[in-house]
Amino acid sequence: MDAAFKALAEPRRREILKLVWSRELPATEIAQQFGDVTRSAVSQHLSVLRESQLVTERRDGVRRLYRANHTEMNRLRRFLEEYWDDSLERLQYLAEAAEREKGISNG
Amino acid sequence: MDAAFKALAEPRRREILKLVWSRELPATEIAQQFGDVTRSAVSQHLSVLRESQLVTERRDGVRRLYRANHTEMNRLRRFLEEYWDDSLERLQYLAEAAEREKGISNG
DNA sequence: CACTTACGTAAGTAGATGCTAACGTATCTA
DNA sequence: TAGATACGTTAGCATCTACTTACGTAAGTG
Repeated sequence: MDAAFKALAEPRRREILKLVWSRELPATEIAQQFGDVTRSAVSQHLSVLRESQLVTERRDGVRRLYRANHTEMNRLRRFLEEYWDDSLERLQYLAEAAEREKGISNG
Repeated sequence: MDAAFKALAEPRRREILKLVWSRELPATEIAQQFGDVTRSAVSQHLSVLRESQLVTERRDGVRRLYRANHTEMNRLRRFLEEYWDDSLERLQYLAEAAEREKGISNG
């Protein structure tokens, strides 16, 4: 959990995470998206993301395919929600959430 | 937004944030909660939290009272939600959310 | 005025972090 | 086997960060 926060604190890692959010990508292709950084740096970022469980790795021959771990991101979301759960201010949050919910879902 | 992430990456600052989540506290009292750190260090943490808008400050004579800024925390929560909004995986998230919702609210 | 209280700020330091360049290592192909 | 490909890892460096100590300052008290 602590690791996940630190991992997300770095903007570059958040960008990487977005790249592999809804699709699997090999490391090289991820690195190619950034013009101002080497493949090595991206590889190290991927290590951090992997160790903090924010991405998963799958081998495919020579390549390594990365993908965001939505479960872990959910855990992070829930952690933030705990701040509300721990206090009465939760009521205020629920009111705001209801406001936002109006135009989003019906079930 | 970037500043908020970096601020929360530090465990000590998350602890401070929890202390002032549902009540206003003067800097000295916050520092007293930690036995392994000086008042100066806490003061510097409070600066970071203030600059990232995660806490607000109010003067009261000699003291400075701090309090968590729930609005900013909400912004952070919503930022994480954008990761879902940006992809079709949102459907999966909604399914999970529905599961959790069962025992929580009815409107 | 001097003194205390409650706080921020500056200086200095040990350790973490993000980066590049260079090297090491599987996996595939000929 | 040799060589290319796709990647991780290491060494080294500049910068950032969390901390302590020491100092500066506004607000209250005598």
